[in-house]
Amino acid sequence: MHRTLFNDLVELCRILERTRSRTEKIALLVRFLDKLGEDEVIPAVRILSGKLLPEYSSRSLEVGITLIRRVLRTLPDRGLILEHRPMTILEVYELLNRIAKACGEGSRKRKERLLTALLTRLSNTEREYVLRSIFGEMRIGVSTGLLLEAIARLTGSSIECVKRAYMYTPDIGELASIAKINGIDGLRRTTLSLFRPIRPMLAEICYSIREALRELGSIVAFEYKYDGVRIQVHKKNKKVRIYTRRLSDITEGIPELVEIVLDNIKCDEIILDGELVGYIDNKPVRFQDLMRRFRREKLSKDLGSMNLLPYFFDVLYYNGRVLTDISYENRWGILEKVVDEGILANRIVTKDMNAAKDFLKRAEEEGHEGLMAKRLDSIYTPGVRAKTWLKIKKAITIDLVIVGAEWGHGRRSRWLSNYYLAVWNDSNDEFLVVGKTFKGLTDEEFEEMTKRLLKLKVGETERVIWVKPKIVVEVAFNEVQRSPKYKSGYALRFARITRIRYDKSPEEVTTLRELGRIYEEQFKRKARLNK
DNA sequence: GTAGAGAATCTTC
DNA sequence: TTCTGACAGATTCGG
DNA sequence: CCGAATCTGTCAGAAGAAGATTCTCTAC
Repeated sequence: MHRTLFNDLVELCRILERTRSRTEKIALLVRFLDKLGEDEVIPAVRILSGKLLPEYSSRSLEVGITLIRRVLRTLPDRGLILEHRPMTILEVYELLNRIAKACGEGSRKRKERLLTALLTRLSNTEREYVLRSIFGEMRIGVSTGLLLEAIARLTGSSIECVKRAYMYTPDIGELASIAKINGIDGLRRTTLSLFRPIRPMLAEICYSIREALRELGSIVAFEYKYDGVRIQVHKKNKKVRIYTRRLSDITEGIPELVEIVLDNIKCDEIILDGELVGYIDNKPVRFQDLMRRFRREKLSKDLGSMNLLPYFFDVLYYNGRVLTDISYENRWGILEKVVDEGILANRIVTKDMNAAKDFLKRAEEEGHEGLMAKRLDSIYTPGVRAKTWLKIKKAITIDLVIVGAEWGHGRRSRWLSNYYLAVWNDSNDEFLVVGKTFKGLTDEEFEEMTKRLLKLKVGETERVIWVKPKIVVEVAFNEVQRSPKYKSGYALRFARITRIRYDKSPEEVTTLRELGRIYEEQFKRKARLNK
């Protein structure tokens, strides 16, 4: 059997990193995949894509930045190594797997030793790419999209065929392997089956009802967008399994949900897509609190009163039939018949803007995130962010001042691109950080912001340039969270800069008190936990 | 030897 | 989770 | 009518927050 050197893979990565053209990257990938031995495809593709373990795997590497730093410090100088036999892809992959397998007492040490053993046998360049792969960030401009194209070219099949196959294959390495060994037929044979979770379909963001109606056609389905955790439920008679968005099985942690499914769904075989929400006293809990309850092994007292409730909004499989290719409207028809109303997502179908607006208002008043808008004739595309599903959720904006910044990485390494945002604490005459953001500015603005910030520099700790609070920005966010980390006690969820406020001075930014008020206001709609 | 604190990592959004 | 930018193909514009 | 300019879809990559679990370390 053909054995490819790990260094060949690293060379490919280096070339890919330098290559800008996508078509050329694909050609390079095809040539490489073509030369690999059949048993090398999974390891090579997993390393190349920075996804060393498939999503559904219950194992994880548990190698982070700290461990790597420690290993790198103690690594013997490359010049002293006696063994020069280069490693093959399979050998590298095997060692990585052994690192992932280590668990229990002393496992951190074992992982460290194994990683040291691996890196010791690699050249400096090889080390770099192994580490990138461990981190899951290859930064070679190749991810699933281009790999799928490459697989299509490799087998001579259409990109649609490969994408379809990928929807039902949880791991791109396995897909490449199927393509390599079984060709087009193998790809065509992949399909949805019970207790093999698939990646859920994703939605694009949209800013208004008007936009949604314009994008999706004259008549549109609007569903409540619940603020919870995405779940995929597989049921066959009395057997029920529940999976997350990243395909891990969380059935054991939420037995009450299994009961709900068995009690409220009347059919033999089904796969459902939905959202799991926490309730206390008929009010939904904040996401932060749901996390405390969600797949937790032992419950503390205050969480005992939290009910978990699923809302299903799609059906992908029903009594032996795969439904992903039939229309949303037809799928809903089946869903409606099989699933009790109480655990069905709240929905209307309308072409009337005002009806939709009222519906959005109701969703928000009931403490939910917003609405989903869906095209009636759309098919279900697993793992794909489709423009046939749009999410509409409200954002709040406030003005904050930048008090610190960090240098970026990769294409942003020349800029201060990550900003500490602060409110004004009027009772103590100080600025207090309420979170960081790196989102919202254009390259040009980063360039300018970097210059302005450097002029305001007042100090520097390890990674942060602290600046005089002068620059005010308008920041959008979705929720105020309680923060154990920041002195202010608050943190913003999904903060992003929407505008640089040249016209505002730091004295005019939002105060701690005002932010506190926004925080409190959330409890008009959301349940409060004693914490 | 063990309890509890702390660090590191992972997972959800 | 959100956001911006690059590439590639499709479409429109100007002479 | 043809090449250039502009638009559009898709992909990649930049990083945020909290909370739970697991392992390690420290104090007794």
